[in-house]
Amino acid sequence: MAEPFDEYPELRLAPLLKGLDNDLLARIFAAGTTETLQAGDTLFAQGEPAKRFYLVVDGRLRLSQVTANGQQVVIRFLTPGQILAIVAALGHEEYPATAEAVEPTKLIGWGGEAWHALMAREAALGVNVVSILTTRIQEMQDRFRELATENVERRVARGLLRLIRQAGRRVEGGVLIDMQLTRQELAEMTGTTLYSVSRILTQWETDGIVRTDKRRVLVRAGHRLVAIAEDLPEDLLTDDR
Amino acid sequence: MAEPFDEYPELRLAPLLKGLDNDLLARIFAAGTTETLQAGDTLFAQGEPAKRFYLVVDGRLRLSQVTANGQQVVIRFLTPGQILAIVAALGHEEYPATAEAVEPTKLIGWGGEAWHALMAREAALGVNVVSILTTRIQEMQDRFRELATENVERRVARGLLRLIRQAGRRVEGGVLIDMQLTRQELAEMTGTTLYSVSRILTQWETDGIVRTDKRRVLVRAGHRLVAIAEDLPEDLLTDDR
DNA sequence: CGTATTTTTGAAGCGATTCAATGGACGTGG
DNA sequence: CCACGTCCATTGAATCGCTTCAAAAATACG
Repeated sequence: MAEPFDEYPELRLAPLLKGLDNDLLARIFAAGTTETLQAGDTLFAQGEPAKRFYLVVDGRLRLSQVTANGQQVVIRFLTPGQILAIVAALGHEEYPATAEAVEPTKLIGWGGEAWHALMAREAALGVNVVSILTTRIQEMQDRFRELATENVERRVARGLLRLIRQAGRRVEGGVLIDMQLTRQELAEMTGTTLYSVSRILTQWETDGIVRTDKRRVLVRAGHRLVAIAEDLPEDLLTDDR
Repeated sequence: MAEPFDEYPELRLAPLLKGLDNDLLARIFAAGTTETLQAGDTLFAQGEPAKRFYLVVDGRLRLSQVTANGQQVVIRFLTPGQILAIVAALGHEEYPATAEAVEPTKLIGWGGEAWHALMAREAALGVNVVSILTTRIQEMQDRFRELATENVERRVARGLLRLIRQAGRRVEGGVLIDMQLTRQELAEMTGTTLYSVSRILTQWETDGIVRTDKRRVLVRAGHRLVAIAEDLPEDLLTDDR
């Protein structure tokens, strides 16, 4: 496989690859293959044998779980530089979730055993993976706590703030969350219904906090979202914007 | 530090240490120190700088988070062979949760940098940690999905089933969950209130599914708990017990 | 044995869901 | 370019599961 840094130099900073020397990087890339997905394609589905491990190079994927009775839950979105399906490197298991591309997406994939062998030889790689997984556990713990203790409006506010971190782009008039998101998906991220999300967003729109257009959300007053998420009194924030 | 396997031979099977050779094990133990806690003692508190990483040798700890307004959420219980605070090995962060002993507890602790150095030299150790964290992420994802999609009774059923796996002991008349648990704690594990837990447990008690005594829960009909957790019709299970 | 903590239970209230119906946006094909 | 079907969003009304509050009962503990 050709070195992908020429085309995607930011990849060198991915948490997975950070700090690795060139020799190791070359061997890592030699062991992997690139894969390409169209928007809507499924990379792997929940329940399939977990064969391959991936690094996102470009694009975006949605990782979700379905319940026994068909309800969906969005676990997270995956953006360039992030990894998925580490479970494949740990032997004979099934993918615990489904990964679908939400836009044209490029990945590097490794066979589970191949990646396991790399980690078993190169301690630096394992440390990087440990670091990534630790961050992810913390994030899941936070979301768990939110879901257990906070009301819907607050959870949606937090959901949007998280999306800003992952896919926020400064534009005139605010920060654009640069991905198509239905009310249904927002609901699946925050553990509520599409109806509640709709009501909340229309309220926020009349309050001037957000503007939505073509399934894209423009956050006009992030500080007010923070105020809602943290339950701060609005007026504490009006002067420091 | 003396080899702790004499006193706790099962420790050799801990996911953290599994498959490691004796030489490495010796070095690992040489770098750590044992620590002892009484029931109720705090090992570390949320927000403190994350200095040390731990392996539970004996006893039990509760890992919990508090929200800004003081509500508690129980993230998980930690039993012998499990690790906690891997975040300490990844530099300059704070403990994201509080760990308290719920019974007399023995641990091995390592300085964060020391453990980082071990992982950076010994790839097998990193692989073990990756495996542990992967399992834990899956568990948190499952709990997140449950909280987002399932009703309170089902969540409490799942909570008890999880506790059975961690601290279940076969006794005559069923499986005893061998730890003191208030209604409040069960509520904090499952994202509900102590009142709802109380109502559900009394109902289950009249149904003959559980018996509670001195804050201990005896599960008399685990298959019926499974039926509730999975929403199976009861009568499918009556003949296969 | 008395005080503190935990548990139970009823009643009221509410936040969020559910259901149903309407309206709008978008893309395709006639 | 309009018609049509599909998908998504909005909104009102009804309902409900769960929480909240309050008070009493039970249990733990020094």
